[in-house]
Order: sequence, then structure tokens, then C-alpha cells
Amino acid sequence: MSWTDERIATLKKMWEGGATASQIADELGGVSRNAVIGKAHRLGLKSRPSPVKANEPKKVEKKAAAPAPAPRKPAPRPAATKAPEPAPAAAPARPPASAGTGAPAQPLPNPSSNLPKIVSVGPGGFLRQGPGDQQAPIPPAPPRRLVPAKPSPEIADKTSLLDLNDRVCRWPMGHPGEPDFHFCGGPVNPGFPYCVEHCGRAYQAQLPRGARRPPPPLPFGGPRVR
DNA sequence: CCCTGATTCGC
DNA sequence: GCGAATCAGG
Repeated sequence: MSWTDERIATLKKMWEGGATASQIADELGGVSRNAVIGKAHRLGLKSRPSPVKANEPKKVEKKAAAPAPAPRKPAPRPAATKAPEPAPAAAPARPPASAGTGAPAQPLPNPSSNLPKIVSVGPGGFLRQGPGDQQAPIPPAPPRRLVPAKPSPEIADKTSLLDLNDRVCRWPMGHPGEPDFHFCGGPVNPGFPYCVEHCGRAYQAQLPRGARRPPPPLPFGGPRVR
């Protein structure tokens, strides 16, 4: 596997979104966790809550072991030694893009400036949040009118990873890395990251027991079987 | 043990 | 540039 632009974009997006290297590697496929980490560092992105590098302002007492003969690596390399590097300039906080409707900002799964609360990665590579992070299943102030769920003709072309903005539906279609992977790109339900149609998929009301209907099929054929 | 990311270094 | 091996912390 080679690092195509698509794969790099997915890597960046997921990495910055807080997905773990394992998740990214699993989603990309064909690469190991180490490959993802190595590539991420080569790309310049780095430094996310690392379990190993939690502390910095302390001279860590390395192993005062006896002079190791030279089993494999003669030079002792400190794994956690870094110069006082300034914190990476995080993306600016998202301003309330659509405050007009009165609907407060919802938990947008915007990966470029998201809290590291990602729990898992969805079938399309989007970042799925935990149940606790997804506040109200049915948010207030629904639109008065349902807009047609069809993608607008102005976005006839496929919405790529880089075409995402606050106004297009960011529901993934297909799988990242595949040639036809794109996003819905339809007009968003104001205040939400998805269009009306996909909002219905993303936020499902919890019906009382016994009154449940079978869940609708996944849009992209479900998780990739590997 | 499992997980995580960081780093090195041969390719 | 790539990534397996390795390290180190949780």
C-alpha cells in the first residue's frame, strides 16, 4: 500500500480528530499502526495525548543499568526527550457558524477542531462519538420545513474530504481510500453536520421497548468486512 | 497481558 | 520515505 492523497487526507483527518493510530490503521487497511504513526510524524502532525510522554518538566531518571554490552542498540536512545517545543497550534475554535436559527451548537463531529473524545470510527471513516457525548438524540428547534434530501445540483461533483464545510452534509459515502469515497454533500440541516435525511440516521429517537422498528439499513453496506 | 504513541534505523 | 522493532507509560 502506498500513501495516496486520499489515504493521507484520511490519516490527517482522523489523527487530528483524535482517533487512535490503531483505529486509523484499521480503517485505512493495509498498513500497520506503526506505519500510521510514522507517517503522521513525517507529515508533521504529532503530539497527541501520548501515554508515554505525559510529563515533560522533569528530568526522567533513565535506567541506571550497568553498561549494556551491545545487544542490539548500542546507543541508548531516550524515547521521551524533547526540547521545549511549543504546543502545536491547534485549529482555531469553531465560531458559531449558524447561530441565526437559535439552535445552539450541536456536537459537531468536526474532526479538524474536535475534542479528543472519539470513541470509535464509523464505517465511512467518520469519527463516532460516545453516547455520553451526543447530548440530545432529538435536538430542539427542528427546521420548519423539510428540505429535499437530494444533493443540490450545484454539488454535482463528488464532495471530497477537502470539500467539507459547514454547509454540506458530511455523511460519508463509501469507504476512505477507495476511489469513489466521498461525502453526501447535500445541504445540511441547519445546526447539524448532516442533511435532513442523514440527520435522521445520525440521531435516532429511542423508542420505548416493544415499539421499536427495525433499524434502517446502513447507507454504505455497513462496516467493511475484512 | 492489553493498550497507547515515540523513536530509531535498516531498507 | 517507509515501517518493523523497540521502548516506555497507562
